[in-house]
Amino acid sequence: MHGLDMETIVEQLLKRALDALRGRGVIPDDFTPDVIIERPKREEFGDFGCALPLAMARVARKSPKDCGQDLIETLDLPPDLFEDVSFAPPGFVNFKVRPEAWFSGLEPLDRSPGTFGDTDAGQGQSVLIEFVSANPTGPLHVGHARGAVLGDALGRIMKAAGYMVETEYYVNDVGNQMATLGRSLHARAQEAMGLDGEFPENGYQGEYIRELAALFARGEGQDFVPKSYEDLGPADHNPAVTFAASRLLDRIRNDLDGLGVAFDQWFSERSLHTGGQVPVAVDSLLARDKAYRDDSGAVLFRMPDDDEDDRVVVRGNGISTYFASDIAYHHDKAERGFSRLINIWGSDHHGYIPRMKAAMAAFDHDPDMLEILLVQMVTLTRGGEVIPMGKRSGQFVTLKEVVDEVGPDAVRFIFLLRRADAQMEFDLDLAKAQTMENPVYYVQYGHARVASIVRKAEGMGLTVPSYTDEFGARLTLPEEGAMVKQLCRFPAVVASAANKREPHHLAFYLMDLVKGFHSYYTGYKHTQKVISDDGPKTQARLFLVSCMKAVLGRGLGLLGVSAPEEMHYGGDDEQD
RNA sequence: GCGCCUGUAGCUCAGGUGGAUAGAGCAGCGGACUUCUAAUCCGCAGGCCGGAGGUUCGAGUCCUCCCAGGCGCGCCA
Repeated sequence: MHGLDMETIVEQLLKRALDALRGRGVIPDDFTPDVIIERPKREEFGDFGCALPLAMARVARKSPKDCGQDLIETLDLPPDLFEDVSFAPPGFVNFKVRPEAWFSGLEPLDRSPGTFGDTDAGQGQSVLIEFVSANPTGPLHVGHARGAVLGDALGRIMKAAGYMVETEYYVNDVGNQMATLGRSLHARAQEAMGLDGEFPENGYQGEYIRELAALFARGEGQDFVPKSYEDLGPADHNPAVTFAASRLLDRIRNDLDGLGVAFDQWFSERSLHTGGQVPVAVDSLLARDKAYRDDSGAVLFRMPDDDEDDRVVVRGNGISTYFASDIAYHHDKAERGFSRLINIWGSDHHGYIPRMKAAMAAFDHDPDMLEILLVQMVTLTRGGEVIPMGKRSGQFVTLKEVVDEVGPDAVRFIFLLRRADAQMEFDLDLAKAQTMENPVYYVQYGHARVASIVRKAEGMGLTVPSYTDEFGARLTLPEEGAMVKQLCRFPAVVASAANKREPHHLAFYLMDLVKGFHSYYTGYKHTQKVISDDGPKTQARLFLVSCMKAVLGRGLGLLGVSAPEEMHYGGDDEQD
């Protein structure tokens, strides 16, 4: 293991060269440019490039070419690492790494394939990722799926990148909508029993309420249903509310499970009330003048920014708002000792960010420790026609429905193949119809293909060998060299996806990586097969493709997508 | 009206802290299977990166102003 990744090595070489040039007075002492290493798009430019000569030219009052030569002559190159270091106009220094040097990067992969890709990029920071957190008033829909997939994948990726990650679902199990939920259920239950239930004006219209209501009426709700809703007691002890919320939460849990999403914690908003943390937080704000009471008796949170209105924390009627709970909740999170709090919100909540950050500051937490990732809306269409969604309207396609029809792997990959902060259209018919052309199968198929090769080799009595330096020299095809390089990038890709909180980079990397393999496989299937009469070559190639399998498997795992050992295309257009 | 996000090939989207000739998938066209799985591969075609200015050696990327779409701006959550 070379300890440092190639890119860092190149960067340090250049920095040392700059130091030396400063020492010799070639460039001024105060010239300390950022050394940005890039990976050139064109292969002829090598593996790494740097535009330093362009920046130097001005201060050194020399041509970029001369600066480039100065730089190259000054570089203290380690032996056996680079094949070529040269200047290229208009002002680049390019580095080409020797294939054998790249190959040695696969040694750690061989040693522990299950952890290859792990880094300490996160430096052990403890992070709480809160996501989904949908109210238990109905089943999850497709929009929730996007946030769920993003949060789950991000958690997996950040763990690999050396963060201590916990995931949490915040359950809004108090408030107006719980009361509305109870009323809706109660009314439907009365209808189910042939009584004349009065359905609330803003009640939840979905069919699922009727189903739950029927269950309730037949079972534990029997005795309650005939009574008037008011006689069932306050919302937080109301059997209709409790029944509906707990059943819906179970359903949410199940649906998420079907998508491969699990949480470390389910945090109840109600527990903040029963535990007294909400009033304590409000009092604390009042005591420190971060909030004040107005004429009506309402408590308002002072927004530090004059452009923002102060926000109601406790209403005039004495009932606290959702914001009050959120303040207490986030204070609680911070007190639990996390160094970073990541929230994944639907973009329709973005207006909430300033007050949440202000709330953090009001409790003397660094507002920057709270990171809000916004997930843009998913417009669901069916056959090109937009499906209007809304819990109140009762018309929506559920997460479960999509998962059942398209499959969890494909659903996850479709979401993860896009940046979270861009709106997207999800056409159900298209997703279903294109199931077999879905990019996820492209990646999975690569994994299955390697598995198939390994199976065949084992059937012939061969075993996949361990790493040896010698393999590098035997892998002479350009495609093989390219695969080695791509495989070596994996840890850096994981780290970058984690640090930027952008899992889609990993999904794109896997697409790219497996493309190299498919191309190699198909291109040489008649001429240069992995398993051939050439024993030494076979060994090296078996090693290479099993590295490919390991990285594909690990990468898919970090996205929460399965990596099958075998895939068979039913292919024929047999309709039902 | 104010704020946030988005605008890149016919469609869906990538394009690390500005870099060399802007990429991929799908759709289209033309090719490749007596095989370690054709759910694959190879080739062709496809672009004023929404528009206009600006910053500089250099802009899809940064700044300003427009245009278009989405979402917000409750004592709702």
